[in-house]
Amino acid sequence: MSPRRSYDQYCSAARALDVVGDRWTLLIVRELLAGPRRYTDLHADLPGVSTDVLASRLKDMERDGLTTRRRLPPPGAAYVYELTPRGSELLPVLQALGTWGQAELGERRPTDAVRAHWFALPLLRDLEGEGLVEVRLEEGEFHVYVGAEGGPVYGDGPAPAEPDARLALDTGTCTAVARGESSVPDAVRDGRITVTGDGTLAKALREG
Amino acid sequence: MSPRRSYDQYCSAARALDVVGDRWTLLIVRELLAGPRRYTDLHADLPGVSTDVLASRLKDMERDGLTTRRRLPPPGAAYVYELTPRGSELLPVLQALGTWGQAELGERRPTDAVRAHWFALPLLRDLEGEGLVEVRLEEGEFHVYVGAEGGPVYGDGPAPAEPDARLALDTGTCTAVARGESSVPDAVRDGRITVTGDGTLAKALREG
DNA sequence: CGGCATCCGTGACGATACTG
DNA sequence: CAGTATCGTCACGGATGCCG
Repeated sequence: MSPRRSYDQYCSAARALDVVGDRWTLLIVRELLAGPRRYTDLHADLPGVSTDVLASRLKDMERDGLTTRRRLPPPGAAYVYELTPRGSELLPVLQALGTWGQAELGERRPTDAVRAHWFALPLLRDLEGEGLVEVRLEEGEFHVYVGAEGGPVYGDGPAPAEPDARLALDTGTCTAVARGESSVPDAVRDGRITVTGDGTLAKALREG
Repeated sequence: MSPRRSYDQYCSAARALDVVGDRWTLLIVRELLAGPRRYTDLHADLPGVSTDVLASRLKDMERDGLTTRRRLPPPGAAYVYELTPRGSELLPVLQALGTWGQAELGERRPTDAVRAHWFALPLLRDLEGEGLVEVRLEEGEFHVYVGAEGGPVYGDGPAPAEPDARLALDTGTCTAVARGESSVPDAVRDGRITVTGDGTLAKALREG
């Protein structure tokens, strides 16, 4: 195991970069915020990362206390990687990067990959309260845990339980929210986001 | 000029990392948050960065709209690098990294470099209101602009104008604040931080 | 002397192939 | 499926040189 390369500066930001500053690390955290993932799934949702770099990062992250490796019970016994509480605390870092990066997003380039759950972070920024929200896009479906403390912050596919609200929106609205040109409440008011469900979260969204 | 390497993901966090994810870039931003700096000063306050990497980063950052290069008027005509407003907007990213990195800070290692103004970020996190604050440490002196919008967020040396408050604290208190073990208001209450001055900021600090 | 550009050794990275 | 092995390339770190 290679000793970690450090900036050797007594500064907490530099220390954070010692741990998460390597290429791909924070994007792996972004993926794992969706809950436990298998190696192959991570590799599929991180186009461009090579197999050895992904394996190396996962080892480093485990050594640094960001992730754990766990064997799923049979059937389908496989290893999954998941964030520790310490790893989940990186959410504000990804939020800050995401907020700043809105202005860099622009139009989608032909070479750009997209995954539905990548829209979870900008959506989460705009949602208040607490509860499970299911989101339906043309590109796919995902769900977010608004106001969650530990555990997954969002996930791919339909909500694993009855959601407190369901949102449906088209690609244009979604990218407008992702770019910060439109907020979720605004888009709900304009009818570009359809809200269903009768939880308090759904009601709050509909009533602005 | 080399074309920028990109993750090619339609995700604002990934886009942000396209711009600021390279080694040293965010630490250069941290330095420039202290105001305009010359190349040599940057090199001196970023121990470990090689000259070519620093020059390359500064070019990339100018191309990406994070910094500008300006010639100082004579005497002492030299080039200084300073953040654009867009570059200054990275402050929340550094704050988030710094907050997360508190837990990684630990004791100062013999190999760790220290600069007085690196303590500005944790201090700034704890200070509310608006005004100019001068901070005196054993390692040196710096000042912070609390609640500043544009321009420098902190700077080395004594305050360039009459400060609204002056703080004096020892190294132990300073590192305790940097590690998040103690807040500034707490340390003021305990007498570990001495507050002088009669601005509203100084009064608010003394009265807790 | 400040502000880089050049050169070079090392390590990180990316793509592909291969294995338990 | 979950990685390891191999290899070419590029980024990085350190030193030195050049030029105003």
